[in-house]
Amino acid sequence: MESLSDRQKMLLTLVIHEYTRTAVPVGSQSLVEHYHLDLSSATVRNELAALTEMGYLRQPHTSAGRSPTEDGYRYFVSQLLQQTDLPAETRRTISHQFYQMRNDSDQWMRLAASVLANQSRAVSLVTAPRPENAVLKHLELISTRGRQILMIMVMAGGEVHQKFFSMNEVYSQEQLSTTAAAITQAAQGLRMEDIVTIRPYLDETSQIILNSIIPELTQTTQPALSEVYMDGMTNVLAEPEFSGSEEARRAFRLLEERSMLDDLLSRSVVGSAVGGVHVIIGGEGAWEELRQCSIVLARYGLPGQITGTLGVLGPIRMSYGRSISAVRFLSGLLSELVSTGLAD
Amino acid sequence: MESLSDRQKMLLTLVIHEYTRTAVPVGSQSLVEHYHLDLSSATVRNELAALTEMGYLRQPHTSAGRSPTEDGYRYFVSQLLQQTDLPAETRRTISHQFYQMRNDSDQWMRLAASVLANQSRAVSLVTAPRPENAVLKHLELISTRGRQILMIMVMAGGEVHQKFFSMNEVYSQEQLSTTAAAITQAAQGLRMEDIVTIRPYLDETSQIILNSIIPELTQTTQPALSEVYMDGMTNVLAEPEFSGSEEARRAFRLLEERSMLDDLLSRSVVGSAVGGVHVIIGGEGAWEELRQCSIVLARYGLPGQITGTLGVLGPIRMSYGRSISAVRFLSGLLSELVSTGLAD
DNA sequence: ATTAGCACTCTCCTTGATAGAGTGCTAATT
DNA sequence: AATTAGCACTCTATCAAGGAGAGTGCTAAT
Repeated sequence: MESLSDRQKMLLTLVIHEYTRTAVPVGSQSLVEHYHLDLSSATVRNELAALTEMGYLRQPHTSAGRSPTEDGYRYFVSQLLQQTDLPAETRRTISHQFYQMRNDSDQWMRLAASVLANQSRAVSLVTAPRPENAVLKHLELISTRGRQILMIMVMAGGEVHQKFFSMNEVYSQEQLSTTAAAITQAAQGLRMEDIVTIRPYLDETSQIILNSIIPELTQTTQPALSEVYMDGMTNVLAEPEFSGSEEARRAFRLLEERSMLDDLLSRSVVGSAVGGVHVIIGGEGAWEELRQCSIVLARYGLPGQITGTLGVLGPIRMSYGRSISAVRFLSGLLSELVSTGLAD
Repeated sequence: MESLSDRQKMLLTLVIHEYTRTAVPVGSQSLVEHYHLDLSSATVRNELAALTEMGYLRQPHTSAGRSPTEDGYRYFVSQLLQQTDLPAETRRTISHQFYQMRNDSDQWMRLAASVLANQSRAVSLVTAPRPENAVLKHLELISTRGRQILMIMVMAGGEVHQKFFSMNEVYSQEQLSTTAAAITQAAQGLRMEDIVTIRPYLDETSQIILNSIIPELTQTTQPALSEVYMDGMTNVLAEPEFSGSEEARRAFRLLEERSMLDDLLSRSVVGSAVGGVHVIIGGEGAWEELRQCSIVLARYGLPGQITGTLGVLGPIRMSYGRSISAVRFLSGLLSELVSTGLAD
């Protein structure tokens, strides 16, 4: 692949910028006028023809303007987009909002989704932080009604799981508390999978209780179909390529299908990465429903300990600069919050 | 208001049925043909003219067919719609799905939202069951990291609240457990607001801890901005009156605004009630953004003890029969689940 | 009371003509 | 050798005009 001249790079950038703004194929003359270029439209035309030849631009039909191809966007994101940050003012405001808030994971996620949606003007997706290898720190068993039990697990990372279930028999709260305390002590520092090994160290009743709760224990932390927080759907509904057409519903259906979403977010490896931020343009072949969409994703948290994912999903012609900087900033901020939350 | 003849009632029903199906104003001739009426189009025309006169039908312009007015729908829902149930087969399948599932409130709500959306082919809204007057049954305080505390409240109804916060000093887990046990015992059967009154009965350290957690205690259960489960947004996106127009976004923005939603669901008193199910047609004046929408709502649970809300939101020309029967069935089913959950 | 018949109205779709934006190519200019 | 002015050509979007279709209201006949 031959490389682009500086002027071609500039023109590609301008075409993308203009097309992002208007959603209409952009012509040589309008480019010259709108950006006060020191070139004639004929020259621009020649360059655009070259870029089209190379596969970075596309013409809906002869005698129409040009719009960027997926490859055009990829080149732009990986080569031309210089890293920008959100304005300092904005960053401060956002940080404030997070720190002002009680240390409540649910609230944080909600706020993150809301901020991300507003900044990127696309759909935002945020998953709660999840421990990568679960280590139990504290266990509580609480009788709620009859044989129904509430189990609460505090993990080494500081986050909490709770789970209801029914026992085969009724146990007193005293018995349950004793067992929970015993398990807590014995399982100190053990990984979830290894908790069975403590059985010999417990008294008889505790063993019976442990047997009942083991499936719950492991199941709860293992697949952990993590909840996905979402916001800003009205943003993308307003975009011309989604209003009215069939295409919008396709993408939305994907968002309503939890399992899809989970898969989508966990595959954040695909696509080109820029400073920890992954950009998936036009579904990259893997996602038929997302052919008209792009995704900007990042992980956050403490790698190896506790991590989550956040990102935005929008039309291919979204503003990558804005999205990437928003995602980058928020992933940094959330990482910070997660780790100070642990250290505090 | 003069009352309708039987024939007028039938014709109104047919017009509504047809308009629900096609979203196009329906004319006399097409009515006669489509439903094989034993009448001429002229007669039907006269009757339709009368219904239009009375305000139950509307003509977009002279020489167009008729569509129902809001009043037409109200009359239909309150007077003409005979109560139907979901098919027995369907009811059984749905019940099975619920009972097959672990007693997990979060899962139930998700399933309820999904089923409701599928049955009604509209947007479904479900709130988790909430105690109407909060009575504490069991309290746990768990140290997670340093001064950070996890507080868990089990309410008399059996449901659970958890909350993180930081204390001013570090306390040992033993101290916290002792205090929690003391408070649990002393506060037995007390309403949340009256919990301050137990302070004199505690030892000194417990008093200090109690002081720190009282704001958290009351605040957590009071406003309880209940989480709303939602599903089926793609259903309504497909409807012609929402595709493309500005109107869709207006309604969706409302759905993304949590506070609005809460307000909306709690005002379930407005509108005509049919067997515990409330129907709000065209926003009933109160909701500007929902002028094009109707809502079918019901409460579920044990009145006075623990209740939640569920409903569907769709275009005015939704199928009220289907929506109402789905909402009615699910509210009954959830009520049952909630109360057996308590009795179990 | 019902209906057949008819004149009239309004929308929607098709057709044809036109303006506008854009292209590619060639020849002139720097 | 790169740039640009000029020109012929292409394709779309828009608008007006005309006709088909669906519907209405009214009157007179059944």
